[in-house]
Amino acid sequence: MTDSCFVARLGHYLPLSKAEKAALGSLEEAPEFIHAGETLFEEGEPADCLALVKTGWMISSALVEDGQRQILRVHLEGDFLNPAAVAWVDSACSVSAMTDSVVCRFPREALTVLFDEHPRLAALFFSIAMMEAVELGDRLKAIGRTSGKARIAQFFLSTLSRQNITGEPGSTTLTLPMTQTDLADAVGLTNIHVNRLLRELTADELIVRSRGAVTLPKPAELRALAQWTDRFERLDTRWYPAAR
Amino acid sequence: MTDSCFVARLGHYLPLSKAEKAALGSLEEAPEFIHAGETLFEEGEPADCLALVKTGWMISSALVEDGQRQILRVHLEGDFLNPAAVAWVDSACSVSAMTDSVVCRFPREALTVLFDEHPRLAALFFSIAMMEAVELGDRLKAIGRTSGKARIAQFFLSTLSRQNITGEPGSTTLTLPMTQTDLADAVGLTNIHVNRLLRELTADELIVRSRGAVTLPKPAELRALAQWTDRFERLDTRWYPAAR
DNA sequence: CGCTATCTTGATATGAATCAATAGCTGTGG
DNA sequence: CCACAGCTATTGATTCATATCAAGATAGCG
Repeated sequence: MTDSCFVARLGHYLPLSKAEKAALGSLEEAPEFIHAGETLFEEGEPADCLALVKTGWMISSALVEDGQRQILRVHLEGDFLNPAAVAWVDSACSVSAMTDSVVCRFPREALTVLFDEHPRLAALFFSIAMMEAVELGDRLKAIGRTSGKARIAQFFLSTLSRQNITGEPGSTTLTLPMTQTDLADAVGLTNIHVNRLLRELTADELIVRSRGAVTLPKPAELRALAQWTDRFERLDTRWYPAAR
Repeated sequence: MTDSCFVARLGHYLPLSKAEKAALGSLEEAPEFIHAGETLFEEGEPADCLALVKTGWMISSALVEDGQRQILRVHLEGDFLNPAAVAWVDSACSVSAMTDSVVCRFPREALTVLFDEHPRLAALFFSIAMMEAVELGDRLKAIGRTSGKARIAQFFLSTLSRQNITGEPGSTTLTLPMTQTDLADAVGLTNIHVNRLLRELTADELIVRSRGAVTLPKPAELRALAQWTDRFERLDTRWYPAAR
């Protein structure tokens, strides 16, 4: 059996034991196809399970009363969906597919065994949750304190870095199956302003746009503009308990 | 021995076993006094330990190149500091004291034992990390998509709710040992604009200000303004492994 | 009793939102 | 293969929330 993308994602940070891989396998028993545009979890609805992304591009988002939307996070291959289910039965945000996707739902109870019998995986899950929390903090800082251009640059850099973990390392081209309106909802601007900033970034030759993809030809300059730190490339696992 | 505030905080969500309390005790062996204004962890500096707040009011913040600051999180009694140390040796943000405080540092390795021998505590830590991540998402939504007034209201409501977990439940008065400039750095505005919005909120009788404290006389109206959901009051622990 | 930080107020500037059209693309059915 | 429908992207004109600049006014605090 070849490793699933989830095992590949975790294996990026830590070589996994046979028993650990087997335990993770139990989370991926129910692959489920989702069409682009469909919603897997609805904000506020009860949902006592989490899920994993096997393939596809998904987003978590939350609505504001006046109809506006904030995209909280992009989910790529090997990511957890609805991790908040460990803390509440009602979903904290909506999760929907930007492309046709395959996901595996699993009940919270699957984690019971996992935490009990595989403390090292629990530590790894905890670390990944912390990475995501820190990245959320970076985005909070960007939206609270930097220009629209810097926010867009940060979004591109961060998404590319995460794509490269399970994709080909070092790629400078980012798959981006979202409209300018979606991007605006991710960075806290309007679609119109995003359009203007994208054209400026293009004119500055910091990005090259094409159908559903963006290339970042000058990553160093873009990093300087966004003041971006890669949170996903490495993980310090030295304190972890022994594998079982 | 009476329960520490940390045990009290965790016990708010889950009755803890003797062995679990003892294990948590090992995290609180080194109380350390910190003066208001001092910094415990510096953004970007190596720090291979986490810490707990025993008493006091602390903040995590990150700087932007041009000198601006974003306050990422307020830390109250029983909170973790620098949890990102589980993932990296370099601090992701600065942690400093707003009031005189007492904290307990502990090495990451203390978690090794804890994850190995107390899976239920690992699950609880994981859940608390998810609560904080979801709250960060709420703030991201607020800063990205709501008015300055709503952001301030949200900040007050959230901080009050967390204060009431270890303080007296149901209180409507919030300790707020921060200047208007600090508050501005928390909600992504300028001190001047925050000043104007605070006076408007006061004029609307949605808040009452006094020395280092704010009272929220009409919590329901404030919640409507902020579209705020309490993420901290309860936690679904039914899936947790058995206590050891 | 002055020093310094904090708070307050006013005038002006600006990044981004809103309003309003138009143009371009994509898929679909005839 | 064309025509139409409906998104998506682009552009311009105008408005608005918030930032910036510039002074005072208060108030702790040594």
